[in-house]
Amino acid sequence: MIDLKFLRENPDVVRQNIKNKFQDSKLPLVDEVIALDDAYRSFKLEGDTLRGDRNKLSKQIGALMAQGKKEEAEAVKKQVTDAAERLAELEKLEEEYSEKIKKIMMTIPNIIDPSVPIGKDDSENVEVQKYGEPKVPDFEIPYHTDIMESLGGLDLDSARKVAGNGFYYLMGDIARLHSAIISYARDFMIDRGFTYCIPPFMIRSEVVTGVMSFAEMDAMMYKIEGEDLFLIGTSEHSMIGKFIDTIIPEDKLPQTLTSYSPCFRKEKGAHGIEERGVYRIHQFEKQEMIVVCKPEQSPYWFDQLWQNTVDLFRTMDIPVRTLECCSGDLADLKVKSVDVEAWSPRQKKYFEVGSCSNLGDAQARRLKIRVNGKDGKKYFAHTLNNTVVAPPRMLIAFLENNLNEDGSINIPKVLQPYMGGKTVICKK
RNA sequence: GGAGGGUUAUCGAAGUGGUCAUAACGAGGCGGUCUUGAAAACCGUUUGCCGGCAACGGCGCGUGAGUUCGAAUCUCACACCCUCCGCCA
Repeated sequence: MIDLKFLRENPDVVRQNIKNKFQDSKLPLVDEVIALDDAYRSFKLEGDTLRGDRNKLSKQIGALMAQGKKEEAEAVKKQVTDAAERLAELEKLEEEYSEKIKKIMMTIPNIIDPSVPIGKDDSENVEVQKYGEPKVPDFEIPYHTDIMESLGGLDLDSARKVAGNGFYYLMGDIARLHSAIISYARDFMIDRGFTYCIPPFMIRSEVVTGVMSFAEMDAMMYKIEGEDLFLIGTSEHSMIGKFIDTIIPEDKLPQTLTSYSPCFRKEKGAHGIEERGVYRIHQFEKQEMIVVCKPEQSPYWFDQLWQNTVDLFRTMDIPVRTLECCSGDLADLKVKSVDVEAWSPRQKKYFEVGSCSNLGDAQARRLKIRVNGKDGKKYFAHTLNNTVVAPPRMLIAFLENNLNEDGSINIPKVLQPYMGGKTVICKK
């Protein structure tokens, strides 16, 4: 959500930004919202004046009543009542117009960073850098579910029976490996100065509508029947929700948090859960990181965040690359975003394991996350988020990259303490 | 789940229909006087949002609705906190 004042003063910048994102159908919204805003302000001015008059007259009535001048008071009362109808009308208009304005402003994309490559869709995303050697062994790598099953670590049949498609039982060493990765990732982030946090796994509708559109909500969020609660799709939502409608003293910034949570997603729409196995599922676990900082520091933190994920994967010897999201593929709230992708020696390509985003002040404006500056001036914070690791999916990369020809899996040194000293997981 | 009490500014807290958001009183913060310096004392100052170049005006006393010429104050719903009872890992 961009600043309405900015739009009013720089409509051409906003229009060019919309063009850069290949959303030309939204171009008329700029003039539309300017006209609505103009009308809104005139309604507000007239309404404010009437409310001001009413306040004055009401005081007079009070004074007259106190003096016992009942008839005069009644005459003034009539004046107020006469204006009431117009005022009610104006109040309705004010509400109606500010709603319309807000609705449009939510759909006008955030101004993208000048460094974002211009492109229509995900096919035009740009590889930034590779880390590690993407190797393809000379033996065949099975599908990840086959690897897991051969190690006695996955039971999809039972999961389907108990919960349906899109759920899994992880078993034995694979389940332990999953937990080991989460624990290791948690400690990795704590070592880098982040504060560990376990947030609520359910959030109120008020928070949900603050962080996503109705369409997104419908496609992702599970609602608890009979309660005003939704299961989180990512802990980003409950983490950022921590700061909704707060004014943070400048010296308390940056807030750097890393959170653990299960995540629940309906995955309704575009992809569904057609990918077999544990790639796209209704329930998974994730270690996340978020930062709330001063505006001038968000580019620095953006680089820190994706670098953390890259470093984490490299300590487990998984080759990764960073892929810069092009303008057309960038979500409307984001200023800039890079995906971290892990190497799949089976598919001989990289696939997404995390996504790092700088939202500028757009999310903060929407959620009223402000900073109290040293000079007493208030301004909106910048917010960023990134996946540390989401194990069921990253396990695919992990297993494929650490698989030996005999079907066993090497445990990287960094994970061994979390696996009771095990160096290898052997076939059953 | 049931009963009772509560939610006011940075904090504590008064305010039960108009001169109480110009929010008593106390504390804290900031500026000053005094002091070699500090403390104490004294004086001043100290909320957010919206509109406006400004003057100024409007809104905000947990949230939302309602009654009223006028609501922190009355009514209703909801949220949260405290105490007790019940249930429970």
